[in-house]
Amino acid sequence: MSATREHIISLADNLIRQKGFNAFSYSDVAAVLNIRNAAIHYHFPVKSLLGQAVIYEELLRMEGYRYRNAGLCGDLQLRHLVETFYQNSQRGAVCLMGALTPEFATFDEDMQSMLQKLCVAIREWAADCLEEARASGQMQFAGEALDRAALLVSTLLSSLLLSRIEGQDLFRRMVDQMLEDLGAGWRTEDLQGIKN
Amino acid sequence: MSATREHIISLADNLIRQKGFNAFSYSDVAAVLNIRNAAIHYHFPVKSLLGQAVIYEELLRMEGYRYRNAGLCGDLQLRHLVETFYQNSQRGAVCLMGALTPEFATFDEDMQSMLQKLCVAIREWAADCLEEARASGQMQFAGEALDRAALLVSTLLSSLLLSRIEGQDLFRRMVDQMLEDLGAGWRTEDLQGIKN
DNA sequence: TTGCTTACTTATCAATAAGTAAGTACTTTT
DNA sequence: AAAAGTACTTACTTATTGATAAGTAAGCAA
Repeated sequence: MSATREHIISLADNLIRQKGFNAFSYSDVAAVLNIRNAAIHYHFPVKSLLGQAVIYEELLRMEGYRYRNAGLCGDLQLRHLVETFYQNSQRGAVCLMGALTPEFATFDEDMQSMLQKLCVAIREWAADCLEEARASGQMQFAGEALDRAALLVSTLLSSLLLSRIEGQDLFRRMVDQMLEDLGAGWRTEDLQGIKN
Repeated sequence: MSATREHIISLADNLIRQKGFNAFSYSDVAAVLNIRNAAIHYHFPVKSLLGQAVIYEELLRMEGYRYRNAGLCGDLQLRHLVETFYQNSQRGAVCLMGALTPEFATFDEDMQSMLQKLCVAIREWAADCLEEARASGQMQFAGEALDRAALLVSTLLSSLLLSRIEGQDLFRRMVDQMLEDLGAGWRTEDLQGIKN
């Protein structure tokens, strides 16, 4: 709807990934957009609503991708997922799950359940992709796809958190190791150039 | 040294794991210990020093464990590591790395490098254990032990973060999946009762 | 006994947080 | 043309933050 509203959400998204939810303020956003503090309160009366909007936008982006690429095989969809995280890694950014889950206890109920939805949605998407990739023989792994998906998400999440601290090459080392465990026929170096 | 100082560190540790570093305040600590705000400033003039002390204590605990159990085989040491994380999981707590790394950008240099030291130390300890366990035939995995250690730490870290949100059984599902990948001869259900 | 340190308290600070009330300018609807 | 809604600004309030200054009581040391 409103362009300002979208700008606020996008900026809040960046700030959350950089500093966390509790460490960024309305003033941080207002300063960059050159509007007053209260203008943000007009669009998001309380901070929790802004947080929910940021998470919801991420959910929409993800569902939008799934809808547009429903025809692609699981293996290819997973490449896009890893590619997205890789781009984050290069920007020194973490994912929303990695940024928000540690502060979970400080959120109100509505924001908690929105975050819950995001975590479940990503995991289920990955699980569907893994299941399909295993059925088609493009990947090989033991155990339930949903548990394996948790491990995949886990690796992506923490490789972003840790590579920001221990060095940016850690992301690829970790993800490549994981891809080997999945019996994937590709590695991070095969990814450059894939578009969303 | 001072008992109060130790109490402050211990309480700050809990608060950081529950809410994150930026979301807890000197007042939170003071209220529980029934002392005044300024008493904490006496022991830790600035908040960063308290944060560093919390991380340093964790480092000391870890090094203390390694020193005391240097004789144990890698496989057994890793069981203890997983057991420690499992106990955290049951308490609904996350580990210091999981709690602090997302807020990395908001810390001053000293606290950043202290956190860095902790991350590296845990990873190197796990790598040494894995290397030894592979050499002795108790575990089987491909690739460099240091990269594999990153994956192990990653799984433990994010299983705590995610199980707090998606359900406590997720921890065991993820860790058991990972242990299978390592060719370990044990699972989380074999752990109850191991002491530090 | 004097001096110094330890471990605080009381009282207060400036800065910053989220949030609100009231007003203004522009646009759309009736 | 009047009314109503949209998108703000100005100008606050209230609460909390980390931090500091000044004082104090207890204990130890020469």
